[in-house]
Amino acid sequence: MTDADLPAFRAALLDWYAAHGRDLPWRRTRDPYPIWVSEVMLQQTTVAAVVPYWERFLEAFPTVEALAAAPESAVLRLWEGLGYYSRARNLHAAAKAVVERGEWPRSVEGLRDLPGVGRYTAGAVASFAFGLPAPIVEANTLRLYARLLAYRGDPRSSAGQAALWDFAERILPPSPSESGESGSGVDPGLVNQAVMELGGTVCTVKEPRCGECPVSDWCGAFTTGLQSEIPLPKARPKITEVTEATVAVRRADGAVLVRQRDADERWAGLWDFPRFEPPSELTTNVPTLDARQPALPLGDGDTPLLAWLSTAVQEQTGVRCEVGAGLLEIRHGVTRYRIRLLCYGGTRLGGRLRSGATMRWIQPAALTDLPLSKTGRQFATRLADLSWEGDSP
DNA sequence: AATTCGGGGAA
DNA sequence: TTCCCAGAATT
Repeated sequence: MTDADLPAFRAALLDWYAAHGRDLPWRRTRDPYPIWVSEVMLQQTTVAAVVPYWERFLEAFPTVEALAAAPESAVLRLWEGLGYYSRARNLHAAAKAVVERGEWPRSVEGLRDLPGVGRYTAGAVASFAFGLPAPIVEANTLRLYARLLAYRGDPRSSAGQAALWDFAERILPPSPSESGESGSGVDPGLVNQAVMELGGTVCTVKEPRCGECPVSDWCGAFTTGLQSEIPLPKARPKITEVTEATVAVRRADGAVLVRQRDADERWAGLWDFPRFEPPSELTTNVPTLDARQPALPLGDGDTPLLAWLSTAVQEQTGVRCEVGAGLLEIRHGVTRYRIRLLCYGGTRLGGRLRSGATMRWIQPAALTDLPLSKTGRQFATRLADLSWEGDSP
């Protein structure tokens, strides 16, 4: 596509977007705060997954000041289930920075200084909220631009990224200052929304609907029949299988022991039951859930693991306990992991909580207020349902 | 340049 | 199941 084609390209794109663009809630505002929240939530996350989170989040924290003033655990609780929790921690830190600063950075460079804001997110907020001519490249536009350019190399390589970002900048409407005239009158943010929408709904990964594409005349892949060859697919990560074990230690009053995960751990800031990755020889003989339905009776296969867990709990928390109830087995696939999580109940025998770590005895019903991981929430829900009354579990 | 991040949805 | 997702930060 030559520069001479760009006005017609933009016109066809924007006409199509006006007719077919989705009415997404964050497209109804130019306030940088809700736009920024949406962009961070949408990092590596589908629109369908984000919408309900975005609505709840904005209801809880309507302004950047409200977010900055909130406890981090409240932010993480609202993020629970979205994954990639460093996004929530960075969002919170960035809100504090904006409030401290007194105003939003109004440039790509300024926005990029905020934690959790990279090249894409900075360009998105700059163009959507402030109408700046800032380019964007993300999953949808990577695919669209690679096809428009008929880019045969790896679009994720540095050479590929350079080509795509260059194209992303080239298609933006000239600003008044650049053209030295009155400008095109076209909003760069609208062009960016339109290319993402086109990439997301027409220029799809599989079976792109080129017949419905408003810019197929300018598409190098379409005109050469290479739609299904471009872009090169992302390399698939190898799957790692892990077996973990976790213990809900119960005190006499029914409270269970939880700890807040440290800043240098995965799930930093979230709460969790004492959780371990035991030596594999202790878990390989533990019967599977299917092998001992309907209940989870303990057998000889569990015994060495239970003893190991008892020691591990004491080392981690200071609490002495007897581990003695099979409560739940969770199979959880996430990112590149396939996890088998063995969940046991234990009874406190004595000992004091180790100082230095953040730990708490809490009634199972009250766990609803703490941010937990996906599997932690499943276990917590089971504990609350069990009522788990009576003597030693 | 490669890896981590430990979630969900659609097909 | 598999593949992908409005990426960023770290190593």
